Amino acid sequence: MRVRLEDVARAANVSPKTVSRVLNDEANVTEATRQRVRAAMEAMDYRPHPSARSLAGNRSFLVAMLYDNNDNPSSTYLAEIQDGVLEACDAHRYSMMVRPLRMRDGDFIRRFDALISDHHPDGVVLTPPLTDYAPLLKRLRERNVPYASVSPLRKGKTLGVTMDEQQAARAIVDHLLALGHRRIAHVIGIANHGASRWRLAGYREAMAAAGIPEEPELVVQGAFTFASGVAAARQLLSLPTRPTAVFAANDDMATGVMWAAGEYGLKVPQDLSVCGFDDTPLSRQLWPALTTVQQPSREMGRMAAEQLLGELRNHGSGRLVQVPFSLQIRGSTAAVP
Amino acid sequence: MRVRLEDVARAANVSPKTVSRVLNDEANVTEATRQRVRAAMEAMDYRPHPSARSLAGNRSFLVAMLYDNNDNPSSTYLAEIQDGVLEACDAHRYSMMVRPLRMRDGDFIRRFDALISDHHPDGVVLTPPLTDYAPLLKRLRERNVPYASVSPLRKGKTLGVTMDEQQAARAIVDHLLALGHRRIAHVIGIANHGASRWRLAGYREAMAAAGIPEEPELVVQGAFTFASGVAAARQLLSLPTRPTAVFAANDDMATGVMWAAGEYGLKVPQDLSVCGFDDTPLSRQLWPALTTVQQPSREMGRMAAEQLLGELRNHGSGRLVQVPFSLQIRGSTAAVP
DNA sequence: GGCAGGAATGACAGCGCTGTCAATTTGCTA
DNA sequence: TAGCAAATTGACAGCGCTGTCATTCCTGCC
Repeated sequence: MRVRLEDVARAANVSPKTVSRVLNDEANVTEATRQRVRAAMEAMDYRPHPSARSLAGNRSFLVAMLYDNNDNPSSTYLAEIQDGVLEACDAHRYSMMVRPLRMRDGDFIRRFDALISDHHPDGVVLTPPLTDYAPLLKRLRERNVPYASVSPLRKGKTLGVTMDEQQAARAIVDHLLALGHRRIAHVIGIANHGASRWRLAGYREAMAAAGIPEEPELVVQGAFTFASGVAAARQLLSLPTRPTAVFAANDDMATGVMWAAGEYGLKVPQDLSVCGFDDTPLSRQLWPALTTVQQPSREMGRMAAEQLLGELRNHGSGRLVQVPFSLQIRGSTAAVP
Repeated sequence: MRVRLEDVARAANVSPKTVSRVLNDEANVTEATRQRVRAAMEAMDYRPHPSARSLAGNRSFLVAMLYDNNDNPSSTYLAEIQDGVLEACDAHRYSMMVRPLRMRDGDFIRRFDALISDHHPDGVVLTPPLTDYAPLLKRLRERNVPYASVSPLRKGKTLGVTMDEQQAARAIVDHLLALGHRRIAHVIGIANHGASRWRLAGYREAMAAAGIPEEPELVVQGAFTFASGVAAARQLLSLPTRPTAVFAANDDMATGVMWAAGEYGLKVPQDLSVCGFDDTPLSRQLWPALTTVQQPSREMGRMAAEQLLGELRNHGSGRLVQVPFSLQIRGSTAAVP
């Protein structure tokens, strides 16, 4: 029925253990033997039984991707990360499981423990905002589970992948400055997200570099949601002297800003320039299309998983790598009148 | 270290096999014994080792969710389905894996075979358009892998979940008719999707019921994408006598229609009513917000998985269940001038 | 009170692989 | 060419559970 390792061994005229060595890329197998075994595997279309491997070898060949489906940075973003992680896992013949987990829930740690006890993943990929949830990181270390992060806030010895969000934010604000804007507002994202801090920092850096003193009334708190963008924009557009441009910390909020502009009878970009961050599919479907920053999310998922798998293969090899961003200049920004 | 079934057996003073019986809810265990074993499991926080279970029991406790990340009905839709499937799997202590697979790829079946051979899922959940990809269905049957479908086109003996899309489409067109519209256009979705056919059928049914003969020029082909919506609308809005309302087969295309209306200097809904289907988050973020049909996607994912798991537990119990839709009347539709 | 027949429980092997350690072969050096 | 260390290969047990089948324990009934 099913082809087993033993069958391959018989066909290649070696012991099962030697086939196992070839399967796991272990050392101390002559090239000739290795070839012979590989050929037999190929010929018989041998597929190792993952459960048997994991039972005997005490490893699961499983990577768990954790996300918070409550405080969650858009499902599109997560879907892309997930595709990337999956791609990397596939390439290394690992399997992947996904796991929504809510920071706000009281039993977060209990649920996390259950995940580990039930499935024994060899490693974990963290997505924002879980990347910086201290109780989780603590528990991961206690239970000695390797992990890699996508866009972590704190970049200590963490492995994973980041983008220079501050530089990206600065670049987009520089773009507004180049168009002649001076009264540029910023809508901040959820407070505990690294993304919010970096983007704010980039905004400040650009403004400072242009010699424009910060006006506290132009920097308002949002929460990464469309509704929070609307609320923030209403606050900004009710000011005695309105901003001529708004940089929202993500596309959903920028969309909210555009909506609110409509309420105030303002045309984008003629009366108000708006830009966002993330390049969600939505941003291209708006009218006008949104000027924003593109993050290579899928690639970031892939690279984070790649680092994790590297670390699993040989301890100490995992890094925190950085990927480049790109500005998407579209119709929602224009020169001041 | 780890608590094993054997340890529980010793604590409860029964044989390992009896613990196994309790674990698997098998018959022929006295209630007293069952309680005692349960208590011991609880007290020791026993977690069965999934690999050992699956190796010995010849089942994987794994459900694979398949999707086409190429011809794909929006990532938000899929993310919701996925969350639903996951919820059901969790409740039944199954694990879930996700698998993108492209119908367009030449090696679709090879990849599918690899998935089955590598991971041995006990069952599979299919999402559109894979629900109706004949070669896949054929192979599933050949390999004797149980599956459940979300919104399958052909509803034979399939298990899974559907919504009465035709009724929903009819309802939304009835809404337009009630507003006084007579020249109502329809933008069709991708040809091989069941969704496209039902929605078109619903449109026709409503128009016929209102006694309005079909005008072929008012029914144009789209492809579920924003761009295709724009193209379709340009075609419609260039007609000598324009439609006063457009029903697009999904929200993305409806968004495209709204964009194109802008190009033609038409205001929505004053000059043109637009409605979609799906209730994507996008639909609420537009301005005006889109009148559309809400599908309970998450719930549909959960129910499809529920049917599959029921079928796995006892063969023949799986059904094709139907969920209700709800109309979301918002700002993009209004009475004819 | 004895016995048939079904319910409850247990003994034991083995699922397909890998870890450990022993046996064998190879490649050097003297 | 013997002798030794290192490289290569293999034998065997066992990972934690469940399937099969044997055994024991109850019932109810004549």
